[in-house]
Amino acid sequence: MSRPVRVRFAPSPTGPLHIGGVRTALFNYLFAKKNGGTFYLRIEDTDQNRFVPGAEEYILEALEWLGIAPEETVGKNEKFGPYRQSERKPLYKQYADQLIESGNAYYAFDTAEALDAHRKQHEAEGKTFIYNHHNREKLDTSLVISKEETAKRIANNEDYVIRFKTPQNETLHLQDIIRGEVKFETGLLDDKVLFKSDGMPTYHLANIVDDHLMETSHVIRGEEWLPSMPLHVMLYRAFGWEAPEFAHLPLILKPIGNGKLSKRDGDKMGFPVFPLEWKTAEGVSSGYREKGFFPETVVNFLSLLGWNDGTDKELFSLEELTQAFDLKRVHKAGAKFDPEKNKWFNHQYLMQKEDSVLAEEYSKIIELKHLNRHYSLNEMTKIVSLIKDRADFVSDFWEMSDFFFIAPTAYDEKASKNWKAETPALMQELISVIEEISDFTSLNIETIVKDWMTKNEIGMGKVMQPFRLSLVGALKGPHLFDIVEVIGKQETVSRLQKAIATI
RNA sequence: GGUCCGUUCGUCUAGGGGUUAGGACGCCAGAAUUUCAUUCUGGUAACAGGGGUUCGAUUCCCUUACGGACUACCA
Repeated sequence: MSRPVRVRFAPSPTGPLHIGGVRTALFNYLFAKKNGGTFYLRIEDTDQNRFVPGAEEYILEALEWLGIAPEETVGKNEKFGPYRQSERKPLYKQYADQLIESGNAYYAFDTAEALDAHRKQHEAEGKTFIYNHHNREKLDTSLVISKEETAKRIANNEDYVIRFKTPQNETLHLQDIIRGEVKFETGLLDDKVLFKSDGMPTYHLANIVDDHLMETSHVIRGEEWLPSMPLHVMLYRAFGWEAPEFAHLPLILKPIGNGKLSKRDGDKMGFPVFPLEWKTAEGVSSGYREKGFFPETVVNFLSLLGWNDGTDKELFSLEELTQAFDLKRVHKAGAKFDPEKNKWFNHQYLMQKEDSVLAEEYSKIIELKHLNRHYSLNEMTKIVSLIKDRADFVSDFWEMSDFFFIAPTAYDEKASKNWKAETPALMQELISVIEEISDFTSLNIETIVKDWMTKNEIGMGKVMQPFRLSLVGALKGPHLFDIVEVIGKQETVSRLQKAIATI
């Protein structure tokens, strides 16, 4: 059991990758890195009807954005290629045939309509239709007709599928890294289709064949696959292959209400469920990246949905995660997705970012506004340093700092009540004090203004509140003298004059 | 309906036969502040129910309830 660790993320390109898929990919990545193994991406596009253009590119781009790109995939280190199942199509038939020859599978000619009818009839009788030993002898399969007849029908281009012949009486004791032993009675399972009438394998066959051929050591996937674990294990056995170890991850659930987090929940509830924005004819689904989340946030938050390192530590870099991650510490119950806490993580990472880096991001937003007031990168960095600890996203910056760029156009009504009869005169005096200041830096301005107030025995509130109102338009924002320094003497005076004239 | 999985504060979780059941988010309250926010301090709040086993169970077993996944020629 000491084969090299090779794990895969194997999505279907049926649309954008959603956050549950991202977490599956992340856990695979972490497990690989932790164990010095390889993480690869395989595209499972055996269902041609559900193929969505762009989905494959989206998946790769998302993983790259998050910093968990696969080491092998389509067009990259194709040691075991192709990595797209549609391109491996010629491979699968021989394995299906092998199963037929060994008696582990059989041909079935039932039409979809016939099967539907069986199911409906059983339902009407209050019974459950299971396609297995209960009735496979009564159905249209190669088990009840001769070899020659079967060959003839296939030669006649009759549609057929290949089904797995599930053993009738066996208890399977399967091991799951997360769940421990899981038991299944094979007699209750149905004979799954392995090979479809369109010449493509189903997920089950393709998955097992490829995991084997690509030397997959561990299968880490969502809990929705737990019910197919017995089939998969039996397939490995039927082929005589060593099965990988399995780990079934708990599901990510809706924030409120019940059920699995779905693609629809996100925009309904005002948070993204996709890493990247996804546009279709029906509309746009928002993405974490476009909403201003950092990849670090998404990785960190997702890693803690169903896993923790046993300490109180919550902030993990990707690097730290690869050190700390342990599949055995993943737990079994599903986890509700909490958008609030997710935001808090982004706030933490925003705090960690360099002011100058954030200033560059913010500058991009500012440029789009085509304002008259321009600041250098240094000045932008200063502004960012004054406001960033109150923000969750770079996109929050504007409403927290618009007054650095434009004079107030309105004054908060409540705050205007502090604008007393003597205020205009006081502000006029303040203007003359300010105009005298030559070293126009925050601390110096503060000292001089405060000196003036003490000398003339003017209360703090009498000056500071109207002063702030004049500059900001409301009683909010960072340290007032920092604002004064950034906007400059001329602008300060002009805003005071405007306030005197309008309030 | 059948099969399987699960159940500790509202949420994410730690813990595990004897604990004041710990942390984080949120919420509330104080502190600080010329303001708002941040920050800091404190507080609120949980072992689903019932049976066992045991000197003792939230922890082990059974069971009920509830929740979830699967039940396609989809993955």
